[in-house]
Amino acid sequence: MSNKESLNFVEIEVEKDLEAGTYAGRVHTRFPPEPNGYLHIGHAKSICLNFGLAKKYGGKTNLRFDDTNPVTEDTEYVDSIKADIKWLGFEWEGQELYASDYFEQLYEFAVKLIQDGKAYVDDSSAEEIAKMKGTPTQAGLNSPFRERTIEENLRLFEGMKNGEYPDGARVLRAKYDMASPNMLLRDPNLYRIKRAHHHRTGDKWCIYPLYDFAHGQSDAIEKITHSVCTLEFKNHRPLYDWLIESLGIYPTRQIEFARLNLEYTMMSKRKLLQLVNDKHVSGWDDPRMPTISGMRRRGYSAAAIRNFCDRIGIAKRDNVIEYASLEFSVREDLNKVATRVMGVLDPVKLVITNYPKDQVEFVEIENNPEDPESGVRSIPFSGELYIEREDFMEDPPKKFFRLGPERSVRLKSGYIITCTGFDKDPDTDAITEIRCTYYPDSKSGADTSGIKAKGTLHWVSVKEAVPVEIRLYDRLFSDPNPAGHPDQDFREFLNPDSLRYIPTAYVEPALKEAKLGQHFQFIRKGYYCLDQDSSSEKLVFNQTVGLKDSWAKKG
RNA sequence: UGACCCAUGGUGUAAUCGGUAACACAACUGUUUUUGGUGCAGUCAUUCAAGGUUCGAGUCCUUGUGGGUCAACCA
Repeated sequence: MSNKESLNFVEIEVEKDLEAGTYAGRVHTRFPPEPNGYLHIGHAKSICLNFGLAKKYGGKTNLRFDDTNPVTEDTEYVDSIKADIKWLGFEWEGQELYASDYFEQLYEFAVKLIQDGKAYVDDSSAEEIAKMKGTPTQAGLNSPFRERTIEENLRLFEGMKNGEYPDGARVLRAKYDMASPNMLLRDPNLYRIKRAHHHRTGDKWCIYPLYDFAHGQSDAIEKITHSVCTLEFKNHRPLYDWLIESLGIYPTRQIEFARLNLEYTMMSKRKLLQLVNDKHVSGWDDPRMPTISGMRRRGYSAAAIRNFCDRIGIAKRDNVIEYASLEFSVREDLNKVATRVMGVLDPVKLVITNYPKDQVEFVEIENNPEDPESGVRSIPFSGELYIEREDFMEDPPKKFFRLGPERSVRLKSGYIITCTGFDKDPDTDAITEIRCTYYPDSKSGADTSGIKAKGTLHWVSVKEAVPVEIRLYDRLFSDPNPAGHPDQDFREFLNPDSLRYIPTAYVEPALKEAKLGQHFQFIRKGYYCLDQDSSSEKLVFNQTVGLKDSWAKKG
């Protein structure tokens, strides 16, 4: 194979346009969210594509809110969307734009369409219109209002704008073809009467354009060259192109790609909103949500998400991405940037019987072995430590490299120890304390003992240990496709164990200085980050993702 | 029973004028390692089916099969 980088099909189409000089060598894309929910990982794919295209071909990307349905839209969503895009590392061209900025222009476009005999006002009810639509195999029926004069249509449409008719009384429709085999072309609705307070235009308008008469027109107004959207809009394209031609506006090209589907979750904003409203999650930014804000809170980095979007590619076939692919991207990035720290999630006390009583020494630990620039840090070591309960077995199998009676391990950055005994709670059989001796000449970095220890354990000095709360997350749904069962509500597949609390775990003192947005690796356990629920009295850490664990897999 | 789109390993994406299936993830080996992490090396597909065109087909044609989208005054 050549060393030429392979292009996705959208890039191929863009390059064709570039070569043909279709848009005078320009590439201007747009990301057009509706402000009716928070952005999710599927949007991230679209953001990376649209902004990536512009970046690659020296173009620009507009951020345009597709705010034509006032009843579901809100400024809270506008703010979160802007924040999420910035956090992902993208910059849109100039100020953010709004389809609602074009309401006046859109109205004029509609008038022109009517004047050209290409649109009419229909007095039928929504039900009647639906009935006259026909079915996929059966042509629709012309509306009795279809042949109104241009003058009457003009007068009626103006009346709609002026609030002379109640909501739903009339609608503006394209005069296209009620017999079209493409259902979307059977005289689609263009404008509806809806008295609702708009988050930006307030009560100025009582008619609002529908998607088909707002999106493409906004693209044209902004002289967008390539309007990249998901596959479900493919069937709209003939209408998109027809309106451009009819209106004589900028000929933006619509290109459709397959949306992202991720195992064990779903991307429907409507369904995600239900989870929020029903309090199945703590909010749009719950760390279990597939939202950008949820993933950020969970500890996923922007680079990880970008790399993920890069890795999954762009194509036209339906796809379901494995969760492992996302988690790989997260681990890959965090491995490079996360500071290694000591944290014991399920503590059991380890007493080093030959260590000087009450002595505390500071041992050095690398901040990140993957990053030579990251330096070292000192952590307190003493004769009383917490280690992980699962790192000790009373009667371990041969392949268990951790602690057991008579067995030796290295305490990471400290000394090699040999287990000499342990205590058990007679009632519960639980280990209450482990005893060991250490080898003073085995100190990390200055080991002259000659002793070989197969395993290395993480630990925290009891006296200096900081108690923290840990939140462990699992997939939100137990079914790979929770929204894919026509006879069952997606909430039936909610995983009851998706959130687990560890009320008291112990971490090294340096973590008292942890800041929101920092990434840590709790050595041998996983990646963690401080949660916004933390207070000065209680620190809360989220597990971003566990480390790969080939031992747990075998066991 | 309509229109449109799609079909390459367990998953995702490549193969750009038809030239002999590549990359990543997952899985499994082995190796390195003061994280059972990381790194490194290796194993794992004749491209939905059947015909056709061609010296040669994942790529072109035909017919099937399977999947998706469309009948919101949502986007």
